[in-house]
Amino acid sequence: MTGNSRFAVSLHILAYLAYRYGASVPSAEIAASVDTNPVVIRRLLSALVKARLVKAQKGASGGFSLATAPESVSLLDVYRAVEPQPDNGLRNFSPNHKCPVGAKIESILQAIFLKAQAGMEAELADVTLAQVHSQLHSVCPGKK
Amino acid sequence: MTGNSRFAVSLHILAYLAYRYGASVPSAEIAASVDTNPVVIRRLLSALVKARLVKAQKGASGGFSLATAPESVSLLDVYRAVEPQPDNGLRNFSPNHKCPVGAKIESILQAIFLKAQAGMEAELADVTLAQVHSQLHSVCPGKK
DNA sequence: CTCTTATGTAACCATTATGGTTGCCTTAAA
DNA sequence: TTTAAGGCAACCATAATGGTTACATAAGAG
Repeated sequence: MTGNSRFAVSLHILAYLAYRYGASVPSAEIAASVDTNPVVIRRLLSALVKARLVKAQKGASGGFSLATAPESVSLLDVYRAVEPQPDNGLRNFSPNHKCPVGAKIESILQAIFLKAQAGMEAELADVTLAQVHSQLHSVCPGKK
Repeated sequence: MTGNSRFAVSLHILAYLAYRYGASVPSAEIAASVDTNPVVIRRLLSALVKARLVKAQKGASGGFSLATAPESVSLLDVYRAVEPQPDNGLRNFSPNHKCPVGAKIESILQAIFLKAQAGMEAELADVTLAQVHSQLHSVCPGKK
């Protein structure tokens, strides 16, 4: 992962939309739950709408709602929607190609990071938004 | 992963030390291969020495060398040595605990990130420094 | 119709992380 | 005792991130 909070906040957003399933939820309401600015929420929702995970309704009494059932959304879908392609620390990595090691290390590292990334993404693919939603209930019994 | 280049550069360093196995390699030589400042290299080597992956020799004709055989060093060892504990985007994540979702989402996300992290680390644990070193040769045939 | 509420997006700012650099102290071989 | 190395602190420039304001647009409420 990347050190930013895009993925974490996006999951919070989607968990909230699952919690209010069926309703049209304005960004301000989500922002209150996340405790941040509505524009931050809308920025992420913009990516989620483009990924067809969320529907946006403009105008009065508008807001956001899940585009599909929580069961059909994996966390990997969310990750891919909001997280920029992971440059695994080799953005500013330009070794000396005149050195035998420097010449070849970059492609080797790329392959390694690809495998590591795949291992992580496999775990995310294994969890659905519905599972997150149900944990929300089980951990907090008595709440609607 | 984290977006910084600590892990990538550290692997380059260790691959270089494997390439020059047995020799005492000064940080300036490694820096030439990575194409950066020797202090940057020494900063990372400081962590690698603390993790007992590398030995440092001070004074004239000193330098750095691998502390153990490349076969016994996994990339996970390196990752743990140089990468700070991954706060998976929840460092500045303080949701509104008065909201049923905000109150519980944090611990749920922590569990998810832990699993995802474990999936990635399992892949890193599967690769040794010796394998990286051998790829260095195979990819670049004819080089010593 | 027109008001009000909402999204969409651009622009800007403060904070922080990162890596590069200099400088100086210490260590140990030559 | 001179010289070549690491150890480490301090500082700076750059970039990313998230928060904020502002404003244009869209669409339901009345």
